Amino acid sequence: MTEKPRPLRADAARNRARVLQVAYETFAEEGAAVPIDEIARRAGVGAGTIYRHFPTKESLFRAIVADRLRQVVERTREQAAVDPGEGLYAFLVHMAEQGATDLGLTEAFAGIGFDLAEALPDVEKEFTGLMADILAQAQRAGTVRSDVDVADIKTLIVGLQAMRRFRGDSELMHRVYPVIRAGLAAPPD
Amino acid sequence: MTEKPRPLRADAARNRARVLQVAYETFAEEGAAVPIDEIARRAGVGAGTIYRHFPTKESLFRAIVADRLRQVVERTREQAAVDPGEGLYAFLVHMAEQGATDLGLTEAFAGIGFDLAEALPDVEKEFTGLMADILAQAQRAGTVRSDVDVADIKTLIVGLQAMRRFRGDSELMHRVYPVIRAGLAAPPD
DNA sequence: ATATAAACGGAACGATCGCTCCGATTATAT
DNA sequence: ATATAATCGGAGCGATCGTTCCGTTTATAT
Repeated sequence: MTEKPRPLRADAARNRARVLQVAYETFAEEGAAVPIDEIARRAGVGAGTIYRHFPTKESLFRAIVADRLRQVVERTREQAAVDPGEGLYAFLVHMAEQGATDLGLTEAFAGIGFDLAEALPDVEKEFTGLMADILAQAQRAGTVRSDVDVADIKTLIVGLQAMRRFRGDSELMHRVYPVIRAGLAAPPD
Repeated sequence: MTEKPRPLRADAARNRARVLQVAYETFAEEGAAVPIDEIARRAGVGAGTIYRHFPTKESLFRAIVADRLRQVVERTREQAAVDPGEGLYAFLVHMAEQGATDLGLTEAFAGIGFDLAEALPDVEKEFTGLMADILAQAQRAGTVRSDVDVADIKTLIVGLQAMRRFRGDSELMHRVYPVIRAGLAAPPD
């Protein structure tokens, strides 16, 4: 059933990898609205070359976001294994800092012009599962109140990323994080 | 020194008022990126008529934001006078709910394509003064921890509006508000 | 009622952007 | 070395949007 895709020509494979790398950096810096021509220019290829590998701009963005989220999952699982009680807080801070370093990811997570659950259902499920796991872990460790669920965590991340991107430098955010932390650690009403 | 501006013709005054009203609603619904032609269509005028009263789209947006922020200041001062300890929390919830009802204001406050302090320095100062007053009031009443300042409050508002707009329905946000509240009420570390 | 000038609407201009197309180039098999 | 086909770059198409322009309409003063 599966067609065997004949291997890419050497120059095509090189260009594809270069486009992915440059798109990764460019979407992070400029967000999903950056023109394809800008990515092409930075990669030193023509726009046609990008469209030969990715049929639409959205499909390129999707590939980048999927890769990025899988990196976060891996990193977070490692950290959470080391310190169960702190895993969720470290994850929240890490996601918040993405607001400063990766605008594309921040937009994707907020759902700005991009429906994560619709475009990448598998990745979204994996990511939601991760959050459920480290939240439950923190609640078992007693560092997070029991009446908080995964939807609350997703919502907080959207807020934290917006704060980091649109208002807060690193110093200011490190005064905000303890407030969020105290709120999450407080006993239920 | 001041030139006396001769009064507008009756139809011009009517159109100007109608454009303002429609722009108010349209920016709230669609955000600052809505095409001018859409506002013109809804107002039943030509694009030229809008540009006769407001030299650029940005100047129209600025007029709307200024008006909107002054309304919030007035409303908040009244509320804060009634209940000093709750004034800040009521203000935060009100601003958060703007995330759902007024996209234009949310964008302006986050600084998305619009620098509030640069475009409307007087309004921005008034608004910052308001926040300083009700924060100090709450801290005096003992409902907010002492190590929080106005910059933190501005940052929290950006985050809360993003949460409300991009993730949270009203029910979910009413589970998030108590977390923020608990974080702000907690004693300093 | 008429003259005057203010105001009107919407066509059109120039810039931007996603995407397609095609003549020129280049990797690869022989 | 040559033939073949994959790949390339970038000009160009069509759509969108801010803004301007101008022939027509309309309010107002007389």
